[in-house]
Amino acid sequence: MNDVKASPEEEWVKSGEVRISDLAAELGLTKGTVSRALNGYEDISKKTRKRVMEAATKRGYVPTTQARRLAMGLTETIGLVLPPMPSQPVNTFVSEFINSVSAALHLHGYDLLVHSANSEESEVEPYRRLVQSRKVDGFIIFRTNEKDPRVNYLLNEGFPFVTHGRTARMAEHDWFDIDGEKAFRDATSHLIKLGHQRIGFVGGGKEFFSAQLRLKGFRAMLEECCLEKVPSLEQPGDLTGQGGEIAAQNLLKQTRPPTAILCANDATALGVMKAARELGFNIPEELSVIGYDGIALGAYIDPPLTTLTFSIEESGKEMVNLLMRRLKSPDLPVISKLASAILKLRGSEGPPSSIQNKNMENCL
Amino acid sequence: MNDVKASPEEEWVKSGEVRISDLAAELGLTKGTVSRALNGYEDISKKTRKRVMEAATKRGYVPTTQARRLAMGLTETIGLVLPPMPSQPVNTFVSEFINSVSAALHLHGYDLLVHSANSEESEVEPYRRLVQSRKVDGFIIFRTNEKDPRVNYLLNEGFPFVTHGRTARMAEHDWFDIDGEKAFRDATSHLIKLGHQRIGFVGGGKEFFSAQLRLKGFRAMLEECCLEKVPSLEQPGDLTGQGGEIAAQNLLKQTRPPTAILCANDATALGVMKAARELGFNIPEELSVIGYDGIALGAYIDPPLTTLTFSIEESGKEMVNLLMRRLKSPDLPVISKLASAILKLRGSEGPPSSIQNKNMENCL
DNA sequence: AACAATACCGAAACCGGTTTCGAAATGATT
DNA sequence: AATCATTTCGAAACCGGTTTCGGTATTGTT
Repeated sequence: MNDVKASPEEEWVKSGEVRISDLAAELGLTKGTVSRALNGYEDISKKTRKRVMEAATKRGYVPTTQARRLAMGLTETIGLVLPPMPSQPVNTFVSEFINSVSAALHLHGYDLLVHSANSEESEVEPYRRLVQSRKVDGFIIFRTNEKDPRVNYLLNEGFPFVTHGRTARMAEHDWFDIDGEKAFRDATSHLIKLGHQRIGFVGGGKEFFSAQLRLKGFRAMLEECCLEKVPSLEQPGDLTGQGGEIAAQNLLKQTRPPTAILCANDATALGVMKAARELGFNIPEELSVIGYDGIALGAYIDPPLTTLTFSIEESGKEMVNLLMRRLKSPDLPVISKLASAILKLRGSEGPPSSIQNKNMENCL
Repeated sequence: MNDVKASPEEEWVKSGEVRISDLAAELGLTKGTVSRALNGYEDISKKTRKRVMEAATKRGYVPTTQARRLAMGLTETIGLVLPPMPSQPVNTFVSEFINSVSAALHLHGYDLLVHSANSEESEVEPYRRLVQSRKVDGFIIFRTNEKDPRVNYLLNEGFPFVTHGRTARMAEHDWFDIDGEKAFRDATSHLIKLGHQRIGFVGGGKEFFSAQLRLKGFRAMLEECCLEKVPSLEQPGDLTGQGGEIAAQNLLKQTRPPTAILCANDATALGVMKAARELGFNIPEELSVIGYDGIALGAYIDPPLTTLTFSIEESGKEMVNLLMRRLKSPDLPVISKLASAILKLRGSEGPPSSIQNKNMENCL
């Protein structure tokens, strides 16, 4: 029976040189049978299955991914397109996110295809190419805009995807997001309890839904605590350090500067702190600053940056779960998941130097 | 002739629904002919080629990547395995690097497959899997160790790859690296010219070749300037902020602490600065600090961190060039490329408070 | 006008797997 | 022992392309 053996001297074969047809020939079976044996079909006798499995491991057979995927009509690959980066990216979100997404995908047997965006072409172009050439089965999208062309395109194509962040059409697609509104309510509340009454806010670009929600949370808590909304204390930003500097100058040069500044992200906060230093404000004695993102570097500056932080690893995992569910059953209703950020106190905030809580008794 | 047309009402087809066989049937040709027409074979008449091309664009035909790659026996994909990350990464190298590598690969028609390393298994396991399942044609490796198991494995398999960083076997594989030795010679020289004579050094792990080379450059410049090598001024580190803190404490609590500290990377430098603050050292008046990596946020701390910086984009591009060359002609001799880092002065260094250059006249 | 050379395209094999279908062999039933 | 149900495997189609080979049809040569 076993005389159809390979050359006796068990020579070392380089990885991936054994094809399924080789195995079949060696065992005196057809490749269809070998395939079914390896994939656990029920119509294979225990005896032959064992023979096949043993031969496979002995010869180091691993199926060629391309062929298997072609035959099965799927790519087992998820695409992630990096948004055009600022020339000097400030946070490590992207790499951590890629890491966690990749790890989570691997558990499902999926690969991660990372594509960079060419800033000269349309934002959706990379997506279009990947869809048309059938290189991926779905997408992971992050840093969504309120009106997001990528989302529009994929919804129109009926192509599976999950977003990190909400969009105007969030009722039509699966999404994961951090509850930035609640996060900024918490941070604002924290500052108010410390005694702050004039709190500044440096936002992100209007196009980022998340930045809008953070502003919303800030305003909501002000109102809840009966603090008047002062338009000049709300400055636009662009999620960069430079934007933070400019916004901080606008805030701190006012006749009645704020005693605390809430920033849409940590990069902005660093810019704010820099400007504050240059204008002679001591942090946190004369000015409290709070950021958002929880970047590790924040712990090493002076004073350490208080910030809103969340688990990037969890984000990646959850998004992959949503996407896998969608791929398995495309017709299930859309679902979403909202995770919360927590306020990590590190020292860049404190009570204002001169506490004048006139109206505090009116509120909680 | 053209009566073999599709349904007249030019209905909108979803992307990627047209197969080459559809095109062939529509045109009254065989798929082999269509394929050759589209791929510029010479044995197709201008007339039919034109017909085919037009039909292809009109119907939005894009070849299915999987099928094409299977037929051609290549994956057109490069693998990049993320090394296990520190829980809190501080620099953005990885994302910038991925971005630039991905962009460069795209110019060659290649995709980037990003895989995460599972810390529970061997370091080479991901590589082995990707090789065996034939998911990639080559690898981009970064953060090399002197004795690197990944390099050993791939060299043994004869599988194409390029490293970012040198290894003990650098004569056997293509590599790209930053000249860390020269960089640290420059930085050391800069400090000496400022008047420093007791310069501390916080290194990286012994396993990182690059960290060793940085130390080498530091020592070389000391010797060149006739400054004695003081073992207690060379502290080991681990390329993290925490490591920097510990090392700085060891340095600054000495009876004759250094007036400047050179750090193997910026994360370390941040830890050093933090520890220095806590021990009451003013930077840069009482202590100069220089890092390596050029992280963007270094510009926003107080004082801004002077650092050695290099172009990550160039790194990615060059590595892709090396790898593409290797894939095209596997038997070409090994080549390498060394780029240089430049010292970016931002303010965390300056002349020592009490300049006692006794021996300076002996040297340049 | 006969023949060789060339241009052009069809037929079919191939890449390396998966999956359906049917036939042969085996076992169970009466 | 004949019949039927089951188990087990082979044969072949298929996924969607690429590439080799050979056969017409056309052109060029004498």
